[in-house]
Amino acid sequence: MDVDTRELRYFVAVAEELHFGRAADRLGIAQPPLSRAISRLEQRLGVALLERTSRRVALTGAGAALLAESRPILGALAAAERRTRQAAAEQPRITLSVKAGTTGELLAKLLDAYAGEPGSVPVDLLLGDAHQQEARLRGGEADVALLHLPFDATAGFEVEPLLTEGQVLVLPTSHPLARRTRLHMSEIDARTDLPLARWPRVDGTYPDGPGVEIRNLTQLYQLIALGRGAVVLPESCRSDFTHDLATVPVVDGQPVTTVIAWPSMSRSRPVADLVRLATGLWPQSDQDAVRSRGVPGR
Amino acid sequence: MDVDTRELRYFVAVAEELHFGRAADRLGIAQPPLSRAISRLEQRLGVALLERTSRRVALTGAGAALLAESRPILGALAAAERRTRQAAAEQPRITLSVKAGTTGELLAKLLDAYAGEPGSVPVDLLLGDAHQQEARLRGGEADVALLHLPFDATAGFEVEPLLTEGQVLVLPTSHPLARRTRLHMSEIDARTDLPLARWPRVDGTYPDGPGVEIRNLTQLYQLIALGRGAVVLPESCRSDFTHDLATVPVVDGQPVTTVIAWPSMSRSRPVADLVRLATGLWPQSDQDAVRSRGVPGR
DNA sequence: GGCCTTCGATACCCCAGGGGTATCGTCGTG
DNA sequence: CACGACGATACCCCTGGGGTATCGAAGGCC
Repeated sequence: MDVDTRELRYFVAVAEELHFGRAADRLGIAQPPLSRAISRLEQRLGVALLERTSRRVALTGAGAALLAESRPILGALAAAERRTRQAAAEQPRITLSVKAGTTGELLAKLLDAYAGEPGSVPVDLLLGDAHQQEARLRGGEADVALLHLPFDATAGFEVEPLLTEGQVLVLPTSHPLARRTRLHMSEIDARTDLPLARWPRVDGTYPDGPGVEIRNLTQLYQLIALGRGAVVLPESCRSDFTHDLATVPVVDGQPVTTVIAWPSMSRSRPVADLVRLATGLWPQSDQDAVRSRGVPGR
Repeated sequence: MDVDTRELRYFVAVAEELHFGRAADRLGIAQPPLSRAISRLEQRLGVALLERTSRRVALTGAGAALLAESRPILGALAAAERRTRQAAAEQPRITLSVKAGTTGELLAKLLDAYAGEPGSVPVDLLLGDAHQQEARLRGGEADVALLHLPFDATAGFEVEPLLTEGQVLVLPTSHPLARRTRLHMSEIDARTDLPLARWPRVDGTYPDGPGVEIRNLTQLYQLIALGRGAVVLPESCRSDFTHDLATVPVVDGQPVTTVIAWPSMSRSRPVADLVRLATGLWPQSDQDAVRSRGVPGR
């Protein structure tokens, strides 16, 4: 009657690989037990999850639904383990996940202020690319994260806005547009000599387009300095580089809101303290782009 | 290395009962296997979850953390099963959970409008008391729910506001205050002959106070008609009764927002349609009390 | 203080079921 | 048509989850 986690993990492996052999390999078991486990899961649910021929494995509608449900559950399980161990630790700590591009200014202000608070605990920083953030928060590797709306997914998290800012175009100082005081997106799109850099999607692939494929910011800045492209970033990135690169505000760029996010069911005192502090650090007027409800630890 | 669901269920049972015998009983197994299972879970996590003597069982900090994490996980698992089965059903349906007190007017408007939509599916209604709502949405018994902010917990759900309204005092027509056109909370509190009815808390117990303990609205209305107390409710409740009871707006009553809520990771088309429709049914001006991000199915 | 009751832990047994190897059946493919 | 790739089946082994009987410690009671 009840599905156990092993079965879920097995199913996810097969659903992702769409190949029993590779999935079994990834799971470190042989193929036959995996086939059996999936069959039993299907039988228990009374539902076909996969359509298999000897040449092709495909998800059914129900399989797709279960896959979507399973991933957050497995993440939550891993998170539960981590948080339980953490709760038993003599010295509590919290882990803050930030994207490599997050401005050091905001971060430094936050961490300094928090360190000065009574009852504050050590904060571990976890740097990573944009798409790791969500998984880390869900998987309990991080207790809090700084995310950027509207780009990062926040479904299932509580969110409190910190700072809303416009975007700027980053380009070589030598480029003609570098002398402008403001720009429209249409002007950027019109310049074929300024292909906008392409960020990786969740699955690691890149959208089509003329721009450079990038993964980290220093590499990106180098490429821009070489005149190979440009990028549109939140204006606070200006403090991150000093030479070679110019920034021009994009007047119709979508505003970017930096938010602090944490798992909905977090009951950690330190996290609640950090969130409360963070929301007080920036003027309220910046915070009307998004509204959220509740603070953890109540 | 990995915790399985059986162990979690066992742990939750013991943590809730704080008694191995009763927990084993509830789980339908004998006590020794349960003791062993918990020991092994503790050993696997490397953490003490329970402090036991032969007279007393108590949660450790880590145990409390795991309990808090476990319940939503088990709920999510049950939900995953239900939704997977549902996804395989030939005829999709959705289940809308509403509190017994939710005004029929709003509900009727929503259901009628949705039924008229192209691509709409049958909607099952699930009525229940206030505290069942959250559990049902989490446990997959319901796909969508109508909740009232700020009273209902929405952590972990996506939420879209529908309607914000003031509150009114409901009292017998014969009462002196019934002739007033508006009231302040302080005036109500000052009247010792109008004890406000007490609602049950999540655990089923009642807060202390002079008012009647209530569980359902018809019972409440009867008691008010008998002059045994009063209650403050959203103004839309006025349409629910026609005689014997008077309503007076409470000018400083906290505004109540009816929201439509759904699980964050819902990818169901019908749910997305219903939400989209619902948010369009009431004027936008009513919706600035809360803001939310995203609609399912994107 | 000694006895009894209560309740979690231990000891020991059984077998369901999870995992492994060998092999089959089926479907593309050259 | 023969071969290769791949999921399903058959069969075996043994881990580990569940049961019964019993122990040991902690209060309560006379």
